[in-house]
This record gives sequence, structure tokens and C-alpha cells, in this order.
Amino acid sequence: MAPVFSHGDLRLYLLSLLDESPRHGYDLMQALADRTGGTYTPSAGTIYPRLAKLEEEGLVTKTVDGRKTVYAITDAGRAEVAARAGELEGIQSDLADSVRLIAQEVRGSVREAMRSLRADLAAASKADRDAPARPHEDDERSAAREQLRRAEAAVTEFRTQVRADMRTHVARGGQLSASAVDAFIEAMDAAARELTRGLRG
DNA sequence: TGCACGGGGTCCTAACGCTC
DNA sequence: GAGCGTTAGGACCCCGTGCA
Repeated sequence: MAPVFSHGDLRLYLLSLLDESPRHGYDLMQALADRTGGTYTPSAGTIYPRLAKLEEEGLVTKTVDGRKTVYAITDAGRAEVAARAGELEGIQSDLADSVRLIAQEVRGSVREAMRSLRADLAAASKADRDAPARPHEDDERSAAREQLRRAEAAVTEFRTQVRADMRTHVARGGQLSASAVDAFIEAMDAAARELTRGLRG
């Protein structure tokens, strides 16, 4: 998967997060994951060296609060965020695009999986027709119907959960654009519809 | 009730590979 | 060389559980 941030973008985005409120490193990782809908979770080895560099440049300060190291933006850092506001807007827009792209990838993967599943089901069905009648056949069909019912219920629950999660994310002030969220929901809905269709044959 | 222990969560560093 | 990213691992704290 392509890098979410291009050169220097992560640095600016971290500054913008700290501009909202002072945070500790782990909090920044979670904030980034949250704002990308969980599609991008930077590792510790990505965040801390960047924060150290920002501190070195005098754009942030750190305060050791017990076990935590809380980072806060300085006036110089705020000035940088203000000076590059346009650039920041572009980064946020790119982030939204990344989420949309990932949603498309998920949709593609589901479609691929369904193709394979249909082939498997067709093969199983043919093998079943070719095989001589066995005792307990009704039980097996009944079990298969029950399995299908459960799969459909799982799909419905998944769709509801994704929709709720994304709405909650926006309500909490997440910085994905509404259109990106809608695109993601639409992609997940389509994937779920496809899965249901596939299971029904 | 109190203690020991294990598991999970949080926070951080170090080393390294890859891309621009 | 700078910056993004992963993996590995250590230290600390909290909480649940089992046992005497």
C-alpha cells in the first residue's frame, strides 16, 4: 500500500494535532488512527523521532508528566501551522482520498473473494448432486440454511456497525470530509450487498 | 484478607529498510 | 541525507485470579 503521508506531511500534520491540544505520543498515534478511520496507524518508531525532531527545531515542547511525555506546540510551531494552512488543507484532503481508495480496495477484495466463493459453492453443489443420496441429507440442508441465515445476519450487523462507527467519527470532530465518509459507507454497503447476493447464489 | 503472579495496556527506544 | 515506516523489545502500571 502506498505511503499515506508524503515527505514532510506527517511533520505538519503532527503540528496541527498539537495545535488543537497538547498530547502524548501514544495519544497522537491513536488520533491519527482515529482520523483515518483506522486505516493508518503510525508506529511508535515513526511518531517519536518526528516529535524529537520538532522539539529540536523549537516547534514543540515536551513536559514529562509521570510516565507520560506530553508534547505541546510552541508559538513558532503555531506560526508554521498558520503559514502552511493551505498545505495542511491539501494533506487533509489527501487523507480523505486515501480512505476512499482503501474503501475501493476493500470492495475489490470482497468481489474477488465472492468470485472464489461462488466457484467453491458451484463445485460443492455439483459434487453434492453427483453423490448418491445419504442418510441425514435433510439435516445437512437444514444446517446449510441456518448457516446462510447467520451469514446474512452478520452482514447486516457489520453494515450497521460500520455506518454507526463512521457517523460517530464525524460527530466527534474527525477531519475526514463528509463526502469521504459517504464514499466509504457506500463502498462497504456495496460490499455487503454483494456478499449477501453471493451467499444467496 | 493479603500476597504472588500473569496478562494486557501504555509509553518509549533502537535498529534497520525503503523512497525521494 | 532526510523522512516515512516496520519490527523488536523493554519498562512500568493496573487489574483480575488463584491460593494460603
